[in-house]
Amino acid sequence: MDKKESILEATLKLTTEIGWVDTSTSLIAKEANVGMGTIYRYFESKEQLFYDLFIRLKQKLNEIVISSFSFEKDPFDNFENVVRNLLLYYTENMREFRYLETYSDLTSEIPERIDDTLLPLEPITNFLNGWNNSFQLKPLPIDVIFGLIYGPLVAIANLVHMKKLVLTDQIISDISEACWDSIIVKN
Amino acid sequence: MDKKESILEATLKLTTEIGWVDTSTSLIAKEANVGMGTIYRYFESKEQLFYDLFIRLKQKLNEIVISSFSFEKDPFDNFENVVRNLLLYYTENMREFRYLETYSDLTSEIPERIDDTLLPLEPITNFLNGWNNSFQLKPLPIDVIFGLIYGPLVAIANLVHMKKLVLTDQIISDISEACWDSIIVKN
DNA sequence: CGCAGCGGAGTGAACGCTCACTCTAAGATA
DNA sequence: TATCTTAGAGTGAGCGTTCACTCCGCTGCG
Repeated sequence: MDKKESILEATLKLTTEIGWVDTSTSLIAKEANVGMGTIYRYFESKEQLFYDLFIRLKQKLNEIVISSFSFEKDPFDNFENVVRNLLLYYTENMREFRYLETYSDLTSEIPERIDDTLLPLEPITNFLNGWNNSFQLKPLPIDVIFGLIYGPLVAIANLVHMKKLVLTDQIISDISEACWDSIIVKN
Repeated sequence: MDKKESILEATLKLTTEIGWVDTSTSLIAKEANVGMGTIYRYFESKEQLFYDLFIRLKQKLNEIVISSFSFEKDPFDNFENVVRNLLLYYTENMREFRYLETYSDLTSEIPERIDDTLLPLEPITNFLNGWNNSFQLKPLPIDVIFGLIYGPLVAIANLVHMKKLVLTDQIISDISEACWDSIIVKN
């Protein structure tokens, strides 16, 4: 296996399993079956390693969201599909989810937090604007609309990770519908 | 000013402003205008100090939620009042909010995460069950219902902290209504 | 043999925490 | 009232440890 990949994988595993504070470079090296020095062949510093992993995971997430859209379907079906893909990704990739959620709290370089949001807003915004004929969005700032969707997803993913909820098709549908109800004007 | 209070205040300030990693005991002492050793008069260890602060902030939050309920009013008004108080607390006390949100990610003692949720579930559950005559809750697990309320609140609070949203009475009402719509069956 | 890739002992800096000491103020004595 | 005694809060230099990072010798392929 690629040494660089091993290091990234080990970092993801350790930070999410034993916590940021206890994840030292020597532990990462041991977990990756790699010498300490090898880490510094591939990464400038520990900080840069953490950052590189963050960027990589974020890009992977973006791809999932973007590929979930298909404008040929019914708006709600399409919405449900995005919610489903995100929920499944978050629940089936707990470590990736946790890393993304907690990375920005590590070294909070205020006031500019790492990035406004983990998800790519444009495709979602385009979706919400592009279907204006078939449903009516509540007159709220787009960021609020987005928060009403993303917030519950994070909360639900945490529930699953804490084993307080098992995701079924029914539950996913219900959650999609709940989010939909919160942002759409009902006739 | 009470030395113990100074230490807790300095810890809250530093962890949220310069990040967990860079917050050392000597920095806390300097920020609190206190000798290094004084910290260890009041707290067993650095870890215990962080934990004590977490518990204290959590209790404060619980009191706010509990005191927001008054069962004499209209169910939606009551719901809106809780949402309003929580949003205002979270936005007006950014450091408290950030500390509570990120503490559990510090040293993730899996599998038992610090606590299931930041908020006291009982009063909310009681509220949701107690008004069954005047509105119909969607048939979802109570944890999911809770996530549908709490998730958006966290997302909105983050928006305000990033200065991407200014809370007005109107926005708060709209958000309350959105959350309400997501969990209540409309006739 | 030569050299690119790698490992891990070594290094200085920074950390959490201790402990011998200072200082303050309340109580005791006269 | 003036002075002495003393308890204990407060202090910060220093200790041992751990950390991120370096550097040099080893390995194995061409």
